[in-house]
Amino acid sequence: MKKLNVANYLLENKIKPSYQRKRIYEYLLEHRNHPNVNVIYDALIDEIPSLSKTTIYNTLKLFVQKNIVEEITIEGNEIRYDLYNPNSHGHFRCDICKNIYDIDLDEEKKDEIADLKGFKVQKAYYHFKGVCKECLEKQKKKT
Amino acid sequence: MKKLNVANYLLENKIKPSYQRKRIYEYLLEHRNHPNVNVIYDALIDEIPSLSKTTIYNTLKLFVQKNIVEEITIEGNEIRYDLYNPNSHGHFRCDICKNIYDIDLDEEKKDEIADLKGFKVQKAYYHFKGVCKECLEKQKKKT
DNA sequence: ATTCTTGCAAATCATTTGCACTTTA
DNA sequence: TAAAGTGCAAATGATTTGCAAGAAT
Repeated sequence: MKKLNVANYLLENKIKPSYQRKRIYEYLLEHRNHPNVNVIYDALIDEIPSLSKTTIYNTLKLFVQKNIVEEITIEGNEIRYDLYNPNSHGHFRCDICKNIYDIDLDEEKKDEIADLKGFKVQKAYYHFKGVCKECLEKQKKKT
Repeated sequence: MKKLNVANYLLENKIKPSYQRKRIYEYLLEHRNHPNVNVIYDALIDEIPSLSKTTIYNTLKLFVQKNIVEEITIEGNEIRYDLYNPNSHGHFRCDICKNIYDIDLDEEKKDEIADLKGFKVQKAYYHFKGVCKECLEKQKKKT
């Protein structure tokens, strides 16, 4: 049932649903943890031993072009990925555990926050860094 | 006069003002264009032929540690730098000319935009991408 | 003389590219 | 069987690391 849905969804977006593409999309669907290419690779390599990182790069680039996935560049050295999410939201990166969390944004304030006179804005990103709840609690316990 | 100021400023921040460090800091002071390491290297290599990129990396890392410079990770593949600026502001990256512009933010809305319950936020970044005024006008002319 | 700074060369890491093999319609 | 998809191996580009030579106190 689920596999059928993903295949259809890809087809609707003019993407041929190869096995690799389906599994990569399903990974993103089931793990909303903003993975990078290595995380996806490690997760799928046992199941698809022939899988190469090139294919993951190719696939994600295709997904981004077709607007069903978006890139998150919250860290300087790597690109992370998530399903395309039309609801505006921000990202919080924990300095300790490196996890990235989705953050709800106030729709109105978001649009009024910046004075972008003359510039044509296509995308807006709201990134926060600090320490997440879990890591804060772990720190407390140590003391 | 200016050189003396920079040297003193570095000393105040517990940084020994070597020639390279002074010139790199002065570059950032005089060019508020959010350069990456290569841009700084190209700008200084004629004047300091022995300069290496390693030194620029070392120096910028030191400046960031000492909180007089900040990193801007608006693009996935490179780190750009700017003087540390305590006034909250955002960045706009033009997809055409790749320039990065500072953007004024509404102080109040900025703080109320996100519901970060339980998370300890240390830094917030507001990034916008699109087409800048100049490039928009160039596009119009072509038509 | 000891410590700090510089910078070369090599290593690393994420990503891209060229190309040949395989799969699929 | 032509077109599309995959994946190996090499290339690229940004950044880091190890280390030796040079400068400063």
